[in-house]
Formats: sequence, structure tokens, C-alpha cells
Amino acid sequence: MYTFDEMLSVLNNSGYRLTDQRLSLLRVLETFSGSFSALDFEKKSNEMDPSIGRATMFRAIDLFLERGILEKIHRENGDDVYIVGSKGHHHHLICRVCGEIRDIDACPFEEEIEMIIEKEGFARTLHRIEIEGVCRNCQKVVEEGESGTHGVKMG
Amino acid sequence: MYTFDEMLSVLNNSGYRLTDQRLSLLRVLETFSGSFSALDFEKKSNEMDPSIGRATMFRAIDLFLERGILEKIHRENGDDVYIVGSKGHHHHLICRVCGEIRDIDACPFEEEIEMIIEKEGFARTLHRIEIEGVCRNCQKVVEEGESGTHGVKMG
DNA sequence: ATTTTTGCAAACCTTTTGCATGGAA
DNA sequence: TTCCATGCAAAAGGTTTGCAAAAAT
Repeated sequence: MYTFDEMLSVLNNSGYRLTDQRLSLLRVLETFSGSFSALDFEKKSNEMDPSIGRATMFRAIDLFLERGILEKIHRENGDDVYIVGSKGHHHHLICRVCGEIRDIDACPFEEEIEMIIEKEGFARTLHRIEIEGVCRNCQKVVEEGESGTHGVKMG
Repeated sequence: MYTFDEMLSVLNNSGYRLTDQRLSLLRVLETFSGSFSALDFEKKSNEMDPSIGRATMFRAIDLFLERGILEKIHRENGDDVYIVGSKGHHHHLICRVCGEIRDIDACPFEEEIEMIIEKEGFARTLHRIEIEGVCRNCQKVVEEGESGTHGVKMG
């Protein structure tokens, strides 16, 4: 998961202009430890800097996605959520209770996928693997009869 | 991919009522050979039976999804599309040009995923693997400088 | 200087809802 | 006869847009 400085560096080399708003929004991103919705992002952005308009935030999301500063995840329930990006090809394990994300580095599926693609004759492929479940901590919480989260909200 | 009779049988055993509208909508589903959007579905449904309201169609989509008559796929570009369901656990290969879908039966990823889940201590997991690319036929079409599809529309 | 970015508010577009009517079981 | 399903039209909800002003390069 990118640090603030890494995000800033990506932004600086993106060809887009470095504005106060975008900088603020990176500061907002820094505060998330798991996944968040556009609405979560907007709320926290309003708390931290109420002068940033909704449209600016949505435009920034697009920019951040394009540059890999953000990644978009499709939850099983249909919600789209975002997480701060990280380097290289990887997949995610997401906790459906607290929204925590674990990166799966070194994609262990490359070989199988390669075989399938070859067999079917597809070209220019990309793949997306998402595993959803309940993380260790949230399992405990459920056992204890609570409804807790790590302070991260998900739908 | 379910046949009409299979879809009907699922619907019959679903506990939901068998209405003319739902039957019509199954007939509409039958005509799709690849993926389609809710809008595609609505359009074709209007052609085949203009008396079916939009709300009914959306309510039917939910029902069909719940019963596995339909499956929802998240395209890389953010679009949600649907395909007629099929039996058992499987994943999809989708052509981003024509929307054709190939089922990948016998999930070749189970073992790796199991390992990851165990290592991370997640419970009650499910996974979703989507591979997007350009199918053999659309590769040919592109080589020939055309922009054709198999008659199936995608975003 | 020039071009991008911003904020506002209105527009958009797809999906959902409330409710009275109609239809299945 | 009972409850579910439908159609309509209106509402919702989240995202995008047009535009003039402001800021970055």
C-alpha cells in the first residue's frame, strides 16, 4: 500500500497539475486503512477540508485510479469500494465485515490462467481475482457476539 | 448455460410465482448468446413484449440472480453485465469486444486459494475470478480492420 | 499567457419505491 | 381469498457535466 510520499511521487510524474485539492485528497487517502466507498471518501474529505467540492473528488478518483494510486474493488454485494494502491500485479483478500485488505503478491494463478487463455485462444487478457471472507479479527468479534470493526466501515 | 427448460425448472422450484412476465423474460434471456446489460435486457424485452414494465424487469433480474438463472459480471471498465447462468462453481472468460463468454469449469484455482485463505486466517470465503480479453474470432475481425461483433453488444 | 482545474448547481441515468390494481396459488 | 406480482410514475441515489472563476505551469 502506497505511502503518502509514494502517492505524491506518482502524482508528480503523472503530467497532471499538483493542486492543493489533490494534495488534500492524498492526505485523506492516507487515513484509510482498508476499503472505503466514494461516499466515505467524500465525507472524510469534507471533514478534513470542507472547501473541496464533490466533483473535484470524483475527478480525482478517476485520476488516482488511472495512475494506480487507487484501486477499485467490486464487492460481492455489488458495491464498488476503493483501496489505496500498491505496486505490481497483485490480487486482494477483503474482509466483508471490516473492509480490511490483504494484498496477495506474486499471483499464484498465472500458470493456470495462461493455460486457459491459450486453450481458448484469447488475446490481450487481464484477470481479476477477488477473495472475500471474514478476517481473523472479525471472526473473534463475531464469536464474542459483538458487531465490531477495526474502525473501518464497509457496506 | 441454462436452456429455457432448465431456467423454467429453477423458477418453478424457487417458491416464486410463475407469471406471464417472468416467463416472457426467460424467453428474452434465451435469445442472448453472450453478456448483456440491464439496458439491453430492457430493450429486447420491450421488443418482445412491450407490456412488461421496467420495474418488473429489474425485480426479475434480482430474482434470477438470486436463483442463479443469471450471473452478474463486473467488467474492467466498470460496467456490470449479465449472462445466463450455468450449473456449479465456475468462472468466466469474457471477450471485451463481442461479449462472448466461456465458462471455466472445474476451478483450477481451488488449491492456491485454499492455501492463501488458510495462511491469512480468513473464514467463510468466496472467490471471483474474471478473465477478460479478445476472443479468437474478434482477433480475426480486428486484423481484417473491421469492428464487428458476433451480433452481441457490449459497452 | 496559456491551459488545466475548481466549485457550484443542475442534469443525468439507472435503479428503486409506493401504491392501487390485477393475477397466481 | 389470500398474498404476491405488476405497472405506473415519481423518487432516489450516485455520478457527471457546463460554465465562469481561479490556480498552476
